[in-house]
Amino acid sequence: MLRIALEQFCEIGYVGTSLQNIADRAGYSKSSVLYHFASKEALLEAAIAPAVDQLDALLTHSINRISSAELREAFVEEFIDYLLEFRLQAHVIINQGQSLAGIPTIDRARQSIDRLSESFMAELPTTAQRIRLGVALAGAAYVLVAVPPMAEEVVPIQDVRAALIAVVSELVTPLSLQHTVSSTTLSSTPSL
Amino acid sequence: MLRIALEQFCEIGYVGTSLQNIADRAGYSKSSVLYHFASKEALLEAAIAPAVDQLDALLTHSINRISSAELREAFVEEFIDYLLEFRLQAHVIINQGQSLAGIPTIDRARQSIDRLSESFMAELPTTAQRIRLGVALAGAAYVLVAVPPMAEEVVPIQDVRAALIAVVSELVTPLSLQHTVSSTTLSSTPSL
DNA sequence: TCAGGAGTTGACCGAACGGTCAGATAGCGT
DNA sequence: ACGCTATCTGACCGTTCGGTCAACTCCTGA
Repeated sequence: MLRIALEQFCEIGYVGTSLQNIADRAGYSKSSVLYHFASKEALLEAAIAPAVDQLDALLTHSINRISSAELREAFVEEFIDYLLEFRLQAHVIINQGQSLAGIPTIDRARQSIDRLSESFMAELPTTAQRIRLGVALAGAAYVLVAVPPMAEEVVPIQDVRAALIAVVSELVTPLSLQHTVSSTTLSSTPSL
Repeated sequence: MLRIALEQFCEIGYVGTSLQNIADRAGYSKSSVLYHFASKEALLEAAIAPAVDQLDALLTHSINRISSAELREAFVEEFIDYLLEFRLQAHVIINQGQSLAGIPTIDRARQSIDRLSESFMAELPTTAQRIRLGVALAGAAYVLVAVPPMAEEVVPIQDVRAALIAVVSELVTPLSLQHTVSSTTLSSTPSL
């Protein structure tokens, strides 16, 4: 049922998905849905909470990991694997997080992302470097998030994983951390 | 008024934006909005139609342009400039296009994107190459689309433009078109 | 001066929304 | 056989949605 709700939230958006819609797809009545989950918002939170927990854990022990090239490599791999595992939840957070501000779990997710971004931005002084990292992470996230859920057979997931790790690593690895000309400071992140 | 509607559609989504909401922000009444635009859907179409027209034009004379390195370079630059000019419209199409299927102008936009993708996919046989292109284009699009509209001063747009063109070119340029091992054919694109 | 069109508005409508509630059903331990 | 609890449901409620409509206010050309 959480799975069905999550799929609907992805396909037609949280606001666009009605409880009746979810109930129909699940084979229950709207009242039954509200029996298991106190409200529509609680249903969303239950659906994405595990993904946010894991995101928080991933980012917490990944901060400052871009300082070293090897650590960066490991982080990229974990990041890609995270996206592969929580594609649907990431879809909701990335594409609808902005309009879903106010929902606690969503805010938690955005705080985690902001924390990561600030950690990165502090080490990447130039706009060019920041854009580079932004394109790498956002590109990987969006490519994975936009993949139709049924395309898993026609394109082997392992191929996609390997290709993503390769291209993101290529973008992230040569990021030098020298403190060159930094004309401005970026308060909010442009990526993810 | 179209600008206000477009901003609302971006911030809280098309379904989440009510005509009353737009009317309030514009300083008119809901009835006045519906006097100028036959329906909420017509308002959305009027807001994004110019962007879709230009997208269609851009892609039409850009197809097969990745065959040559120089043409690819020019395409990248035009693509980035297009995103810079139609950030809000691209935001709606990219983030909400899936749930807005059925609206003619949205469908037109998605058809254009599909046409471009198929053209690219036909020339890029391996998954790795396709992912590479997907990360480049989707990453650039998402970074631009997610930039807060007020950050224009703190980070000079020209810097962002130059950095984006650089990183996307770096990803797209070395794409070789040799017909190597192609185990599968991808029907739908994973990017954009 | 006045006829008429453009622009604006509040009142109103049916539909759909999220959510509540009392009751029906079924399974369980005793 | 009996209650108890968990699960499920239809009827219902208040609100908000997109959209219609008649009326009002201007402005303009004859």
